[in-house]
Amino acid sequence: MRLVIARCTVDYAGRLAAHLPAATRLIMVKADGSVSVHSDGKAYKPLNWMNVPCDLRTSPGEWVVTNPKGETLTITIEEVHLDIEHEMGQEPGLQKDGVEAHLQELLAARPEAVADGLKLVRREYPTDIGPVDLLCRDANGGAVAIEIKRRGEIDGVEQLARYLERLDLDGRLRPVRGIFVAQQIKPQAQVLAMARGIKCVEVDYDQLRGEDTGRLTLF
Amino acid sequence: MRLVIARCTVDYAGRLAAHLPAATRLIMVKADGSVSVHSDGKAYKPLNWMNVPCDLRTSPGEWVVTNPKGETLTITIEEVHLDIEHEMGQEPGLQKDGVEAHLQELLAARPEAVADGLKLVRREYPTDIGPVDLLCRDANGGAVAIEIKRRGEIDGVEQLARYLERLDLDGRLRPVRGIFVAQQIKPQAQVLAMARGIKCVEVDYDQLRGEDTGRLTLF
DNA sequence: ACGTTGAGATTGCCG
DNA sequence: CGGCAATGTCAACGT
Repeated sequence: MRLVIARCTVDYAGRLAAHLPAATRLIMVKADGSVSVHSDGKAYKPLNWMNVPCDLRTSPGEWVVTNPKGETLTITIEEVHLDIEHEMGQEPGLQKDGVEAHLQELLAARPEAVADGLKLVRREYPTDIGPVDLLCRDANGGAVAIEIKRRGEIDGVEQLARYLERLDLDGRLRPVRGIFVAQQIKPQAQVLAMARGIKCVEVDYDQLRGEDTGRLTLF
Repeated sequence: MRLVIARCTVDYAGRLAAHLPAATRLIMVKADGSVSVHSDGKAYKPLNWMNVPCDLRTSPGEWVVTNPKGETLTITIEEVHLDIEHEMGQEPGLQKDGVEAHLQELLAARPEAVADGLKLVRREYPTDIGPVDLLCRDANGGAVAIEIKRRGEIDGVEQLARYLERLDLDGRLRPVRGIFVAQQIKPQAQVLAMARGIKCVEVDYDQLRGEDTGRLTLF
């Protein structure tokens, strides 16, 4: 990784046009070739950047980064305050726990946590516009489509409504009920769900994980 | 700005839980107090971070960053390879050109670029579920609602459809036609728009800006 | 390669 | 402060 602190101006031309007047900034060049320009605020996003794949050509006063899409990032360097290079070695990678996929796993194992009597038919049940998170049958044998989100917002309700439209075309499933499940569901999403005839259920991830005694592995 | 290169492990506990095994990484502490941990890849996003507002407490082998929401970022430092501090001074800020707001300005000034005979009634015409980008009248006096996106996707069509539903409740406007305008409209969005009776129009930003001879200021 | 979806999305705006 | 929409969203995954 190369770190340069320099007084510079920056111009980006690509999906939009952007310009940075002269000031002192950090320029970071990573081993993968990506370049980013940071100010001393606006954490954590750089002011300008170019992602891999890209090509960096440096001359004394000007760095030009181009990518195959024809976008360019031009850094005009007026004065260099620091210029160091450091080997970072291998990155073992980030381990995560608690994302939507885990919530889906837990609910697939215990659909009765959403509503009494539910039995799982299939996870990621396919429709021609994408897969429904869970397809279940209720105690009466009725089909139930479940969309799971970490946070329930209006888009998620629309998404489930589209799936329901499609599933209802299948005579073996019709009529299909919809349940929108999330750790937290925003009021607007609840209102829209109500209007679409979709039930809302809020679940607690930590509680679910606790009840799922089979897999208590957190790292 | 403080830059530290060190062999470290990192743990984040908050909206999810995440862990980074020991490796050499860059730790960036900005003047606003934000902290980010970068590897030598994965441009340009840090592996872990904590945004302002947050509080950083450093002891020789362990840095703990907390925020008011109760999230914590713990950096355990095994070996320091570099530790520098540098004053960056004032950041003048980023100037952008070519975002959706500009496209809306240009089309508000020349609605006939969308369809012949259109006259603007109002930009950001309010409905009870949010403002429509442009409300126009066509040559026959019929109301036309226009939703503008930089890139036209399925969500934008749904959004316009919701607005049309609302506008059609207003006797002074009914019936309201919908036009979905973007620089590029994805095929799926076109199909959905067709099904909803919404017309699609693709426009060219550079051409629009060129024809708008009044404001040729690009920086 | 393309499309879809999730993300600790972030960020800015407006109520 | 909360809801909403844009973002050069990015990045992962499935077809």
